[in-house]
Amino acid sequence: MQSIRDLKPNFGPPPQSMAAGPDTYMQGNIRLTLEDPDLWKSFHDLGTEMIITKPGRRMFPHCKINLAGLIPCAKYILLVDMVPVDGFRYKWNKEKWEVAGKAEPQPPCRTYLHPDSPAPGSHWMKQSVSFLKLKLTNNTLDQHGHIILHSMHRYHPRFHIVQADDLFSVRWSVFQTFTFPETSFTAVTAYQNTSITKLKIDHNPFAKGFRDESTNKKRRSSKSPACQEKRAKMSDMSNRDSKEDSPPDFCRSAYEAYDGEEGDMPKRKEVEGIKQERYSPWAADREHGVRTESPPGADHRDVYNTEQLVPAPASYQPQRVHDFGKPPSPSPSVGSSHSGSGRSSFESRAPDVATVPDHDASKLRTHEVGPPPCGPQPLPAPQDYPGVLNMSVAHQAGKPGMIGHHLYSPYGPEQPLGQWSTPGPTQYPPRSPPDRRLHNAHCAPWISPWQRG
DNA sequence: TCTGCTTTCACATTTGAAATGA
DNA sequence: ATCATTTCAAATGTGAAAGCAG
Repeated sequence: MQSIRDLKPNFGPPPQSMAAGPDTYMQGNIRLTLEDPDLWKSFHDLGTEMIITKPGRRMFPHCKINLAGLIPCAKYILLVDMVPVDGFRYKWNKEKWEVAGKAEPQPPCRTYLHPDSPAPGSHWMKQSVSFLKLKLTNNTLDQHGHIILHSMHRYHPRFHIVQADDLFSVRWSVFQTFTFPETSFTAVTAYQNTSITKLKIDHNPFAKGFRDESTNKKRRSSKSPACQEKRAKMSDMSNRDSKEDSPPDFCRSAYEAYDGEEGDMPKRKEVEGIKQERYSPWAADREHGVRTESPPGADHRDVYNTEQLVPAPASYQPQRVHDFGKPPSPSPSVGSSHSGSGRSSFESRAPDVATVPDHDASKLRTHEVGPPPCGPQPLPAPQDYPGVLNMSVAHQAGKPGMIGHHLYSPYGPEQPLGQWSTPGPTQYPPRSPPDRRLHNAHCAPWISPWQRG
């Protein structure tokens, strides 16, 4: 956390609208914990898969975090984006993931803006913050502001916290970025690992209809013999899964590595080492000759050097929590938080966190963030969706002393972070007429730092 | 053309919010 | 104004079929 003291706003003095305060000191005290860590771990152990569809699909488990250490009266913006774990495309082969080649070109990267943003620190800290409405899509022409991913590629969410009165101020602000290793996942259009399917059905209330054995039998009996055969095969597979408890190698090794360092809070370097291992679950495959031009992992960590590996839950990583200067967060037990005990267990703690914000005058200023420079990638269709914004982040590579994700003028030369998106019109009523500048929002698909030649 | 992998679509079921009525 | 009930859109995994590449 020491490095965080180096945080400083960039690009000259912040606007007066920005809350004054000991930014650098307080930002260093920000703590972020993942809710339902046990549930996430359950998925991660098997190799989390997230369905992506053209209309957009919610994540399950969805991202839900607790924040602490914010200045109660200062305003913050919360963002989530998805970054590739590596430069590979994968395939599911005989119950495990294998590298299937080089990753496809990065789709236009979008950043999901929490609908409550900006809100005071007290607001973010009073209850858990849910990103329930975040949707993933494989439609590169998506105009709803969903996060665009490639199927059969691996990603992990990043949480960004920016102290800023409004999105206009963000360009002078400093990002703090948090990642949770256990939230990494493979984007798929159909589930590959039947164990993951079972886990989703067991814990997602919307899939309750698939839990009841009798109902399932009824459904199955109506299918063709070939279908039944397939079902039997799948059942067999899932039995084997549960029997052998043999998740793909990457998961097991990942968590072995994670568990294996009990006792010491790892220093920064060690953390990065762990990350690398966790994000290189198929190291064996790579060693066997799979190579790509895109340097995976390490590079983007160099670039986003404020990215913090958030400690694992106390249940299996107590020493890290300790390092954050507070007792283990009272993370709900798996049973109480996701055991399917009803609706309350899902959203009761933050039922309204992800609801539509009041798009008052100040929030409409978000559009003033303006378009960043155009990137070299093929352009998606025009992003007329008013909730999608482009923003940019200074490229920190080669500036070892610089800590933080500094936003820069949208017309500057650096790389954009991505497009901001808030829940789209399918979820919420349309906003008031969008700022004209937004029509340029399609202009700058985000280029991964490790993608640039 | 064949095969296998991936994606898309319609479907049944459940959830949850809005609308309606007492 | 409050509460209970109804209605309906959204969310979910399933399985068949289509699309696509080798």
